[in-house]
Order: sequence, then structure tokens, then C-alpha cells
Amino acid sequence: MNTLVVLLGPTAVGKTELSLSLAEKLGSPIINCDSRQLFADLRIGTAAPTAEQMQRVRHYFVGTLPLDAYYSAAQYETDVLNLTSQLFPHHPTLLLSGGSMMYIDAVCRGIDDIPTISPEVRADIKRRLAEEGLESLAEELRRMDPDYHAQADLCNTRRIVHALEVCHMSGRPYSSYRTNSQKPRPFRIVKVGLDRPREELFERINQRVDEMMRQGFLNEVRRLMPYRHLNALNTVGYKELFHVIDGDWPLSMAVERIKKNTRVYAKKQLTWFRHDADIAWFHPSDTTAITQYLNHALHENLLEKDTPSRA
RNA sequence: GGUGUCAUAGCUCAGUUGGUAGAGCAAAGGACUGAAAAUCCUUGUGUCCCCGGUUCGAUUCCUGGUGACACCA
Repeated sequence: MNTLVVLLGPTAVGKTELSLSLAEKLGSPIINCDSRQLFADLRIGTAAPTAEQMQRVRHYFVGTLPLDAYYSAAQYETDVLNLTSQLFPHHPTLLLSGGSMMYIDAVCRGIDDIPTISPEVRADIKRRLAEEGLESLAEELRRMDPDYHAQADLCNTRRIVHALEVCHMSGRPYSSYRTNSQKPRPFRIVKVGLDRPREELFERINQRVDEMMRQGFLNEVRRLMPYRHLNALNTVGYKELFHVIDGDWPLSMAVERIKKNTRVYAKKQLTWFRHDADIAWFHPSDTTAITQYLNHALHENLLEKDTPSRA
């Protein structure tokens, strides 16, 4: 059976660096699992792999989406599964690397099939949110989908709106689509988590933001001003620097906010990953242990494959 | 050396007419199913500089230290 090695961890922990040597060891290309590095033109602010790094190892899903693309974790699931079925015949082991929690889970566990919302329904709910307010929508959700209403975060506009959109779109309760079941995958998954002491991680985040500024992050953002309303630009770093270009914030304040919001994001990632018992954790510099672990995991894999024919 | 001011959370500070204290920032914890670097929820962490004194009770008032700052020599 083929194996998908998933290299994950909080932002700035050192995934990109390690993914290169790991990919070379495994004889695999790198499948990016960073929801923002997927987009073109967000190179500096997302710390996307450099041209040299991309040349060293073949990367998939880096800078491949136009900024205005409608994309989702579910689409990513489909795209990655298609890609892996193409690649596995040539690469018995594939490396997926990134920190987008929901995208990782989409690949590893799958996302339920939920109807795509038409622009009409989306616009209608949006209008009603503005006119009637969130409480009114939540009340309607209580009638249309009491199950989800009972467990939903009623302060979270986005969740309530989406649930209601699905109800209206399909005529069925949103919760009826939520099976929370794990989809079978035709390959084995090995998760390698990277982490560092909090202080060390935060120091790296701060330094990386400073480095981004030195590389001309502000100019990158300036060029993207026309696209600021797009979801792809609702991203740490970009949204803060838009305020600088507007003249509302001093640069120093934006830089501090970017550092802070990146730290918050890293914490959020760790909170999510903490509940995943399948992850084996390592310090990024402990390459010996990581290699050992992978050798062990892949060796087990071989035995599994061989066992039936021996028996 | 003298005089004065100050010393409270990780930082900047407020406050208690004497009943052991709270803001901002920073930080910590959590949720998460077709927008997820998104969106949302929760939380104050403290020898109130130290030793004494007055007091039922001192972080608060008083004596003396220590440290910082300012001014005068």
C-alpha cells in the first residue's frame, strides 16, 4: 500500500525547510497544504517556497490559483486525491506539507458532501443578515434545523449564515449532511508534527515577519490593493498592511499586529493539532528521530504489504 | 553627599478617605465540516519593593532600609 506522509505544524516552525530534504529522501514531490500559498501572487506574505526551492523539488499546488478563485477545503480534498492517484504509481511515498488544519483533515478524513450555495441564495441570506440581524437568522435556523441550532455557536455569524444557506439551498436541515464519518483512503497516512518551545516559535515568527518586510512585503501588498476585497486577501499580513497603505496605521503598528496575529494563528493551529492522536511530534532540528520514525513507519508498511502473500 | 518624587500583573499604569486590587497592551485556554492564515467564545496571571511600628485589620498611615528618576551641591 502507498503512503502519504503528512508534514504539519504551526506557521514558521520550519516545515518548508525540512520538507525539501524529506522529499529528497523519500523520492517524492511536495504537495502543498497551505491554504494561502495555493494562490498566485501571495509569495512574500505567505512565505511561499522560493524559486530555487521549487526547482530543487517539484511542488504541487503552490501559486496555482488565481486570487479570485472560489476554493474550499472540499475542493482541495478532491484535487489532492486526484493528484495522489496520478502520482502514486510513480512514487510509493508522497509528501504533503503544510499547516492548514482543515485542509489536512479534508485529505486525511474527508469532508461531508454539502451542497454548493447558489449566488442567489447567498445574496439573499446576506441581505437578510443586514436587514434583520443575526438573532433573527438564528431563530429561523432553530426552526429549520433544531439539531444544529442546539450545538451551533450562535455568536458566529459565518456558521449561522452557512447553515441557513444550506437549509434554504437544499430544503434539508444542514445537520442532515453532517455525518462526521471518516472516508476510507486508498493509501496509508503517516503524520509527522513539528513543534518547538513556545518562546522559540514566537521568536521565529517575529524574525520572519521582519524578513518579509525586508523582502518588500509592503510593495507586494501595494500591488494587490485592487484585490483587497477577495477572500484570498483576508489573510494575516495583507489585511494589516492594507491599513498602512490607506494611511490609517503607522507601519510599525502594522508590523506589530502582523507578528501578534501570526502568533495567535500558530496557537490556533496547535489547539487543533493537539486533538489529533495520530500525529507523532518532533522538534524540526531532530532530523535523526524523524528519519528513524519514518523508516520505521514505511518498513511496517512493507511488511503489511508482504504479509498476505506469505500467509 | 543633600532634598524631592516614585516603587502595584510579563509591560505601561490606575486604585484602595485603612477591610489584601483592575484597565490597556502582551499572554493563556477553547470551538471549528464546501470562505479556515477565515470566523467565533472564554480567562486576570499579584509577597501591592523589604524590615519594623500604629491598628481588630496596613498594599494604603508612620520610622528605617533598598532601588530608580529628578533637582541641588
